[in-house]
Amino acid sequence: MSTKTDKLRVLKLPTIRRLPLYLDLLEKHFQKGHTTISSSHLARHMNLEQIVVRKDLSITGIAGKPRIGFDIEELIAAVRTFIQWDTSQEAILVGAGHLGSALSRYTGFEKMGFSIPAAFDVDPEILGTTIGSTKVYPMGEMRHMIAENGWQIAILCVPAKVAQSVADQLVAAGITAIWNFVPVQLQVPDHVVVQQENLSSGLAVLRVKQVKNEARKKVTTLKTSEEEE
Amino acid sequence: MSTKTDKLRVLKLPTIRRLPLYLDLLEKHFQKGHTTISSSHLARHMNLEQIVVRKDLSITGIAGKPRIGFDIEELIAAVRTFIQWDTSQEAILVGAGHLGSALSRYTGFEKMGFSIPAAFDVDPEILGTTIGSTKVYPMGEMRHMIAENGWQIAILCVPAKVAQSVADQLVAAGITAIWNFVPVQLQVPDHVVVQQENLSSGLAVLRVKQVKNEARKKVTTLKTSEEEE
DNA sequence: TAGATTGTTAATCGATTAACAATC
DNA sequence: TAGATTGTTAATCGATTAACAATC
Repeated sequence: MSTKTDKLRVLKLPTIRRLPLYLDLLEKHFQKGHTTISSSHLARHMNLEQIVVRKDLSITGIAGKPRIGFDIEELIAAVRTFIQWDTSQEAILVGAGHLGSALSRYTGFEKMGFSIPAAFDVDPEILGTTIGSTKVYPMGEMRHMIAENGWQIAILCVPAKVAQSVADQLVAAGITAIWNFVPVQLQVPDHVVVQQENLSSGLAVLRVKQVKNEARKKVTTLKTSEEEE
Repeated sequence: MSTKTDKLRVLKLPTIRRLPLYLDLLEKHFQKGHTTISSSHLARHMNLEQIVVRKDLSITGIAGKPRIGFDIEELIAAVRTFIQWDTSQEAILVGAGHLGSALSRYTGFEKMGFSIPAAFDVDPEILGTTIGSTKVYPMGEMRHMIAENGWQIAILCVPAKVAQSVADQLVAAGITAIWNFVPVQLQVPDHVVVQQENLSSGLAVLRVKQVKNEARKKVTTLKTSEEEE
């Protein structure tokens, strides 16, 4: 009803997903010595239309200059602020198996203001070890360590069967954001947000795109009769 | 212009992304001994509205029965056909670092009709080793092995700096679908499809959701004056 | 100045949601 | 039969695209 709550409702997910990709290009361009960049330049390198870029960037509130484009430094700062990468955050990893440990070793998180100081697992083999800069603790210590350190974000990489019960423990311990790599739809209370990552969705899209593209090729190259059916 | 090409244009990405998630629930439900399932049941377990489920499932062409729902086996078969999981496909892994090897070890690919018989890398340390059931070969052998085996799909997990040049090699060797985990926008010819996975996009969405949710909580609990601005 | 590029307003498109008749 | 659930048609909503005036 109010303008305030209305603003909160609108998330513009597609734009938010693209912002980190712009950021990456902006930083590369800045490192090459440029200080400004146009929306058409960004569009070209991201296979987008320039109007998409202009609309996306307008969300940051930064104004460009006609004939010149946007100030790169200004834009970088605004994008980073918008997606919260200007404030560093600690996240915990829950489940330090193959995928989990690959994620904790990912070096890209650093520039996203994201670090993973602790991981929790049940496997006695890996307890006490260190993955990159992440130390592995037993699940039993998870609850009090979350409370003590005030951690808000958890990366979930446990087996599917235990995902919901682990999520319940995380919520009970005070976690308010779960980045979920387990293909299970978590049930969480309103004050907790979940970002679901699904490998299977990506693969389904890839396959469907592939067959559609093959079909398209056939149609355009063979120019078969277009009136059948 | 023609009905045929029109059909090809429409991809319904959001629906396709959800289909594997339905499939998972359908299989679980079937294993529990059920033979039918209603759209409201699926909706409840996926945190969706039942109308979304009905619309999504209609893409498969399977008709449900009023009062009863859908035949699970029939629906499973139709979904699997739609997303091409009924025909088994071999994909190659290019770049067998932490993320790449975690992916090749992922056991879920099997039921997606997806296997990864070969990986290619430059690291002499891992050449000749086996990750799960994936054997690691030198990059130099990639081209002729792709041609010999007729592989169509590649999973790209190489360092960002070489991603484009490796993609060029893949395309030259005959690959028509690239599942790209490298945060680089690949330039590929029309006959090649790319499915881009971006960790950074997911993290941006998680963070923005989190702050929006905190703001929402404040608004609803404190009931501050709604007319400011 | 002329022209490239911006920001804004309107139009289109696709996805979601609502309404409701059909049917087992 | 009554009622739950489906499939379809229409309405709404949000995102993309187009058009164009503003400006450096």
